[in-house]
Amino acid sequence: MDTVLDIAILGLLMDRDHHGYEIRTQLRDRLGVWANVSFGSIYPALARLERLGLVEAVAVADARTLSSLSTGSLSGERAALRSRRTSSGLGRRGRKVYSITERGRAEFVAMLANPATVDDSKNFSLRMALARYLTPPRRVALLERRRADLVERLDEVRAGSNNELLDEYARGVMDHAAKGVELDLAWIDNLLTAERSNQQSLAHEAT
Amino acid sequence: MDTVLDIAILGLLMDRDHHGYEIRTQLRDRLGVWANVSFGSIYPALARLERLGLVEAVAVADARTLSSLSTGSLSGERAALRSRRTSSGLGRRGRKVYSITERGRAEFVAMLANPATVDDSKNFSLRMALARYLTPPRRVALLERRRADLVERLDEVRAGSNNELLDEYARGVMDHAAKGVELDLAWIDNLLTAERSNQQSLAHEAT
DNA sequence: GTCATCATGTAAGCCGTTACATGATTGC
DNA sequence: GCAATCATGTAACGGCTTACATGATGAC
Repeated sequence: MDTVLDIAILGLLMDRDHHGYEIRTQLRDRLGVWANVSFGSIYPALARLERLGLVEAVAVADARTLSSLSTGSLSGERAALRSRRTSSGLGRRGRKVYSITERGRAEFVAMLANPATVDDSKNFSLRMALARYLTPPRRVALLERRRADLVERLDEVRAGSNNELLDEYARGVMDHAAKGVELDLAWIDNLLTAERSNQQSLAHEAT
Repeated sequence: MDTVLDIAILGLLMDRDHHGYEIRTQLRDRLGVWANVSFGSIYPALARLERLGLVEAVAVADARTLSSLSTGSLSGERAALRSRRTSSGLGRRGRKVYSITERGRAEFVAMLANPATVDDSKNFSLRMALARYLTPPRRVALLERRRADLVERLDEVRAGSNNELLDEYARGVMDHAAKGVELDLAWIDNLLTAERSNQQSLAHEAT
């Protein structure tokens, strides 16, 4: 359960309804992590999420109109879609449009906030791209977890780049890796200070 | 055939003989790309490489002495090992020490030079860590291939970081990704100029 | 009417993981 | 003698890919 793709798909559906084919491009354009996930991953994932009751297929009145209807009152749009729900969910053109359920929303936020799986950079980037769905404390928790991982990793690669036994090329790779981790760390630290000053200004307003 | 792990293992064996258990730590310390590859990957990989005739098990006279015998005359060491080759390859303590074959050496260099699979960062880092086994032109070819990929990728993430439709967090991720790619590009460019000035100085010496 | 694109799905396979099973060697 | 560690292997499974199979829609 808790896979990267699941989170990504649910994250897209938090914003608005999508059909499978569309999810691929959205994954690239809005979450930017991968270069085109294959349909062989997307369709089975959607089927599984539907079985779990986290998403459901909805009927589409007019597909063209719907897909341009990305903004506007979120709750109003959701209510409208719920009213034209069917068992098949197949629009007149064979497109199967999915909507996230209430349970799906709850599960999504829980998955997103789970700090256990921020280990690799892709996982973390995806979560940050969806960070607006997290409460400030959850965001900070994720950032701090990631920071700790990076500090550990930095020690490892620095040891490598100082290892005299390694040849020029291997050491160069380690050295570059260290620079990459340093860049990541600087980013995290920026985000953390932004997060904290934001919380402070909110606290200030409240006085 | 041509998997990352195969190249990594053959790369380690180019330097000196290893047994499976040892390969895991070497992978971390000398090629630095992963945090501990599992034995469930390493042993089957070695078995496969042996079936393919790219590596072979060698008998160990004294395991302790051998493992500290990492430097010195390479050809001499190789000849000595070849002379105590057995069918089992099991030393008295159950360690199975592998040696790369001539065919293995040839295959390794071919795999390493193959530019088709420099697409992801791990693959490329591994190849650079082993770059001393490549001829200068091969190294340049790999670097240029990687450079082209990165330029393409940079366009994508820059498009994302300039996309007004994305929220603050998603744009931040894209922006950071762009900085990462820029860092990679700068590294590649450094390596390329170093490679070229080196070739020039060699050409100069030849005059 | 036919071609490109949109659209959904299944099957096989790849490459890696964790969990399990087993045993030798060394240090205390 | 007993624990830690070194050492090798198998089995099951996970998540993703490519290749395959199918069909609707829109542009010309």
